Amino acid sequence: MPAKPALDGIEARWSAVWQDEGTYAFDRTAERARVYSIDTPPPTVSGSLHVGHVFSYTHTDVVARFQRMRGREVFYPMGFDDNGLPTERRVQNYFGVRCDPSLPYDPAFTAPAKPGKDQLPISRRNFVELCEQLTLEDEKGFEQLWRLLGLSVDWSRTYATIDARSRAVAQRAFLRNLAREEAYLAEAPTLWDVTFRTAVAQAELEDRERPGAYHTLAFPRTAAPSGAAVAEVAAGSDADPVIIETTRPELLAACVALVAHPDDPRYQPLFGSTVRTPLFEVEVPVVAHRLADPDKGSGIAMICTFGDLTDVIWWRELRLPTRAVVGRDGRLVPDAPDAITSSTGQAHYAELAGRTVHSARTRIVELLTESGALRGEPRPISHPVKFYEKGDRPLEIVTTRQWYIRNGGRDESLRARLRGRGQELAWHPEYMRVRYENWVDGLNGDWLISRQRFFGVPFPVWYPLDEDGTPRYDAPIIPDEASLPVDPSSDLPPGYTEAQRGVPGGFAADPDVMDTWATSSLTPLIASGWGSDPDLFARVFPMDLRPQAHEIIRTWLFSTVVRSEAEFGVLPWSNAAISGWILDPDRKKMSKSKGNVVTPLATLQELGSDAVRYWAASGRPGTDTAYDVGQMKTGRRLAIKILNASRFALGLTAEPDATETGVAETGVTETAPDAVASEPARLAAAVVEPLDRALLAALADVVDAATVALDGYDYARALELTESFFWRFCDDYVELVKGRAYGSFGAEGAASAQATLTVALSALLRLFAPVLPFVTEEVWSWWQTGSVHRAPWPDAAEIRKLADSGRPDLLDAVGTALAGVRRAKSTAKVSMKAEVAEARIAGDADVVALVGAAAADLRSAGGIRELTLTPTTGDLTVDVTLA
RNA sequence: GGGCGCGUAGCUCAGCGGGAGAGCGCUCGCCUUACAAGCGAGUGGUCGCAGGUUCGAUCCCUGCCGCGCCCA
Repeated sequence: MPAKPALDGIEARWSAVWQDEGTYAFDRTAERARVYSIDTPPPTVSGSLHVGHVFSYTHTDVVARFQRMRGREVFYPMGFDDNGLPTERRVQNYFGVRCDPSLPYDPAFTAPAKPGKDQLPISRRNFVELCEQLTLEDEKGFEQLWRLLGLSVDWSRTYATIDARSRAVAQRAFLRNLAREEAYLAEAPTLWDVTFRTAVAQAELEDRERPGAYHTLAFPRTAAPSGAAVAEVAAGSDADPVIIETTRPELLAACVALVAHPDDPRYQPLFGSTVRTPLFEVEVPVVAHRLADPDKGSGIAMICTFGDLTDVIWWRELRLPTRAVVGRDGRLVPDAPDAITSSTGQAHYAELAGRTVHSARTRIVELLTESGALRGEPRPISHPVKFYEKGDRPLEIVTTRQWYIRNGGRDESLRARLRGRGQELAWHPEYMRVRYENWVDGLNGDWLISRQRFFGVPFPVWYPLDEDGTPRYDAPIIPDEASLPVDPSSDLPPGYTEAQRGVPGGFAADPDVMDTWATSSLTPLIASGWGSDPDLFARVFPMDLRPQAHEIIRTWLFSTVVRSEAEFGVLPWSNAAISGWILDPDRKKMSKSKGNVVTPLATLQELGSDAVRYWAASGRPGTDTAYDVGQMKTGRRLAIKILNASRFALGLTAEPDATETGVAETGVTETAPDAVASEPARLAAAVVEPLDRALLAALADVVDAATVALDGYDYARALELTESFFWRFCDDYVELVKGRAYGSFGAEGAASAQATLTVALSALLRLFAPVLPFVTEEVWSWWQTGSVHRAPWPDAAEIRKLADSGRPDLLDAVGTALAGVRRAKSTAKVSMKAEVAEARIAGDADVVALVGAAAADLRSAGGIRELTLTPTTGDLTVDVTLA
């Protein structure tokens, strides 16, 4: 035990020891029931970690450490999510390159030292190599930070979502989905980001409020509905045009119909008739559909292929033709839709072809104004527009061929099953379940998993080419599972030669990669060795815990449930612990785009990891929490207090009071890791004082309550209980027994105090260990063998046995009495050491009796010469006469 | 528009049917043999607003206001 204990350097010292001793190594021989397995979120490797990571990963680590101490063998791997668009973007910016898949691989390529003015085009394989190079560096930095923070991860079990194992798992799972027809290829209208030129999934959408304008357009009529003279009644004469309002006039050339609600009396007469589009002179029908909103605009809308998702529904359900005008680059396609046959119409379209959507809108408004079809001025509005969450241009809808996985979006029975899994899962906090249910209920299609990008897991699929060189998408060629992972752009399909690649009669590789979530949805399988280590898999899957943030319930959590349901028909884990966000001191969400991100390294170094962990563990599960340096400083103070209090409790035996040498022999000097369990008889004999028994009785209650809290994933509650007891222990109990512990009242009293201090310290260190792993390990090492993190969780029943008949409220009563004495001294502005001539304590008889049971300690702590106890009625009162 | 969460001391937050609490801050003290990066004491709130249920409501119910998030 150091003479002047300090926190400096304990992170480096103990993380090295834990690594050398394999303190957190997973024992893979542990039987299934004893294992506690965690599906750690792989952080996105595209930059640096911020305090939000530190916050939520600490929560998981607290749970892991608690479970380990409870005797579970904890499977706690770490992954890195380096797969996907964020890495691509980072590599582009970091090296100043861009991927051009048409270029050949250059084995001699080295990245420029710093990015040039223009992005350097490189081959896909070179690009992927740079991605791997950069993420490897990032991952090293992440691991160092995690170790500094003290995560009890088994660092021999890491994975990256782009590594060979993950690629093999992602491809194997996909092939099995394909074999069971849970995965399928379809050509369909697809949400499309024109900047990244890739399809995106429903889960990646977000609505953003954007300015727009309603344009009022007049569609001339062409013919009355068959046998319906009623047209004149509500809709005016046949000569009157139909007036619609649209925010996307540039899609007029893609108009395939007008639509109104079937019950709308204004337009009922028009159903079945046709109108002619302005400028393009295409005859389109007026149709009825329940999704048309009578209150929106004029109550009748144009259906275009495709302006939004409602257009897609109308197009599908009403079996309308396709007249696509927006291309993958976000510009209007060169050729007018076939339906535009008039020379006027074609001339008008030529004015728009090749323009961006934005520019086409400007031009068409001019044309519509000239033609007189635009009525009045456009009316500015603000409305929600769909964006890719990582994009900054509105999404378009483009018809493309994509891979989908069934997720219940088009299948009620699957949807109901997945909803049931959400019921089955234990959510912490409970109310997060509704986010899952909202999402499942709102699904409107299957899960689109293909992306037209470069750095991802390729689809393990080739297509035969017919004699014209056209791919046969209906007859994909798949590899044997044993050959995974494959890269179809360089590996060969079974039975083909490289010479047949891309030639008629040969084959072509599927060019796409899987969405990041298609791989991330398999993290429980990747981490647990599915397909490669059946023994490990059987011991850890399904897992016990999925910790994650709430904003990715719809993506990561849901998609993981989907994949597990498909492959195994079970939940992938039994518990989901959802952490909140970190808000900056102004209560704004911390995010890179807001520029208010705090990086944790400097804070960890300045205040210590335990201090930062203390702040993190104070944040309630699921609750957004403000970044609060003050709270960290409180944590640091707590850690220092633990050092000093331990020094006192343990120092008694090393330096016994010179006048009471007998104490040393009866003191607790050599205590095994579980002090209580290993020598219950000796301790039970030693603990005889009512105050000591009261302390232990109160401690046992705290152990029970903290255990219940942690079992329920409420680490914050457990910490609060432990901490408040600890301060009471220091401020009241230790002060009360100090004199006796030094031997003022003889050997027996001293031994009782010392045994109690030791038992309490041992339990407190273990209660704190999950939150404050460094300082508790430091103190544990002064007097125990082995790591506190492998010590058993305190046993309330054992402590209660030592407490015997002790009453927790004795501690309260004596504490109140002591406070009264202190108040008197404080009011008189004298030292706490000042003598009290007389203290008169009165109150209910049983409370006064409790104080009386600890009278000697109270007199010693208060410097009280004469103590009188008077049973009366009412609250305890303390009347003090200073000497 | 639907749903969820949150509005408690200057700040950050616990509590959630019978006493309104903690830490920080602020004020006043104290070199006390574990700790002056400490210790002791004090200050501070019609618990968002309005109704209702109850013997009794910060806590339960309803409505409203404000903030945040999820979904459309």
